[in-house]
Amino acid sequence: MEDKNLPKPEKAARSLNFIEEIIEEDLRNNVYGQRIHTRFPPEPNGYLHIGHAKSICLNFGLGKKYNGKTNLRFDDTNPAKEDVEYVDSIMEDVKWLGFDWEDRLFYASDYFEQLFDYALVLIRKEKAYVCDMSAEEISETRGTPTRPGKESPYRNRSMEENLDLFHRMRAGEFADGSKVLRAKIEMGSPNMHMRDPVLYRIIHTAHHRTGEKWCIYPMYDFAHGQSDSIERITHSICTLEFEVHRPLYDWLIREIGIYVPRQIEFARLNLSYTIMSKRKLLELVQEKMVKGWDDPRMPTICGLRRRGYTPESIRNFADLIGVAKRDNVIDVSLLEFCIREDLNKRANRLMAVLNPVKIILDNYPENQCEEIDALNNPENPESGTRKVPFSKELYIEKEDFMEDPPGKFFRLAPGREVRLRSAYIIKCENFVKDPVTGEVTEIHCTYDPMTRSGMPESGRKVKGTLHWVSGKHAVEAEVRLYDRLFTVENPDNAEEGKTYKDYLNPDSLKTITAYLEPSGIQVRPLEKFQFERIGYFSVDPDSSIEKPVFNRVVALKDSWAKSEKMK
RNA sequence: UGACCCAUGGUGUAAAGGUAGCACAAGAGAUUUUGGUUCUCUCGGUCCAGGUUCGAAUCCUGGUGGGUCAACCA
Repeated sequence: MEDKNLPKPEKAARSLNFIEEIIEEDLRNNVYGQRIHTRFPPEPNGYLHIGHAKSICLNFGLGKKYNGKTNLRFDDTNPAKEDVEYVDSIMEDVKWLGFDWEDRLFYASDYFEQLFDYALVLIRKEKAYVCDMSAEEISETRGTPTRPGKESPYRNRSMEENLDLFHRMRAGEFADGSKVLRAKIEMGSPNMHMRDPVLYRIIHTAHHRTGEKWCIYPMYDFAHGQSDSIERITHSICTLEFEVHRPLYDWLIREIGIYVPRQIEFARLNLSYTIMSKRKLLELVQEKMVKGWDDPRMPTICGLRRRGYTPESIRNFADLIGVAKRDNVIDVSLLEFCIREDLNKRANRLMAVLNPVKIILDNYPENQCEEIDALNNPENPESGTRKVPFSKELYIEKEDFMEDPPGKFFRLAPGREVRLRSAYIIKCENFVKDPVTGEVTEIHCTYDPMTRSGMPESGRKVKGTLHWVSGKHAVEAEVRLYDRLFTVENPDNAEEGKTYKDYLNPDSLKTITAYLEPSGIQVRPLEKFQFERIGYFSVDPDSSIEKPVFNRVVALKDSWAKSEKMK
């Protein structure tokens, strides 16, 4: 009522996502007191990707926004699929993204004993029973979404027998798959998950943390909600596919009689030109279609990191995409926008020529070399300047010269003037062609000594400005150019008879030799640079090669793409 | 032919019954020592049909469309 009297601006400023609406209502109704506690609960069976980043930012963001806490919890209930390698990488990635779980690092496997006791509670209440049917039989008698299931012949075992059997399951008396513990709910439920779901199964496999201690492991449904409850999570935020699990989540917690968290589901992130399924990403790695989980073409956090993405840019991305319940496909151009926006402010510029053609300044003294001052980052005056050597023979980009230019071509052409970035204005006098291939091999120019940057006449306007390197001083370096891994917007949605693998982009990785200005060799790992016009690059931190290796992060509007439009 | 969830510009996301806004993308212009950046502008939307109401993107009913669910995965 009194809300209606709020002034309009304040109303407009609300703009909460639906999860924040729920949280604020719970706060108003004092459902959990004034306490907010969330968690990020990955299964350590793969590397984290940009979709997890959305969840991480959401959960930790909510914790921060409402002055609450956020746990990191490994949902490690299936020893067959999990590994410490993944545990370690997940912790590294969450930290790198800038989030801190402080002393609240947990594992579902920490709760195995407690979970076992909860199962005992259910058995004693005759709400759970040991079932001897095989996986196939259980599947067959579960029915279908439109047809009810049939009750198991073991459903009415006595509580004493169930207790005995369950203890013997734990003791290791039975083979994998021979028995399971099931909840006794309703085989005719329209919700498949309520048709006597499996709670525990037998797996004689060493667990990465508990070793051989256990041979029965709780299923997701029996572990997740209870772990939330044990940690006194207030809002358990998960993705939409768990929506149908919520009645079971609530049922188990109610029947066991423990603290009640609230599960809230949101739509997972989908990115165009990207696959996000852990299973498929694992395939890419195992089948060597990429060089590893941290291949810069991968949508993994570590891949994005190697590609040059900053934590800030990813957090900002998570912010921009919002949170809702409807299925979505975010265009990767938004992600690319986020890193360009961030790097544009912070990345120092270097010049590099990827596809060189030689320029000879006919009126420049043979053995002269000047040290030109160049701005490190025109967007940030505090970034200072660097010295770049300039001499008679230079390289420019092949595509920056045209013998017979179309109308809107601003760059070098016979008789035309352009500025060399941070240096002189030059004029093309003539050029040499290879008589066989017809390719331009040498461009002869004259420079105007009065136009060096900073000189009184340097203000003269010319149509184009080009990046360049001094031929004598340039550093040859192996440069890797990365492009999108897939050629179609939705590789998951393959046409008949095809899979996502049929849409892999064969040109997603190109290795070329490029020419860098010599200061490029002094760069330190992890520093970010922006190469003018060509794109953003970062130094590959894992490079063991002596020459610096650069990764393309995001192409600016490619000059050649523009050239197409000029025609 | 079941249950549950969802439906706002090309893509996302806001608007608590009261002016449909923002971002990305796209297009145009200005600035520019790179055609980048920056700035300005433009384009373009409430799935359909009824109902309630002075007033509906919002509430109700019914359609339509999409998604999820039949692992001893999570």
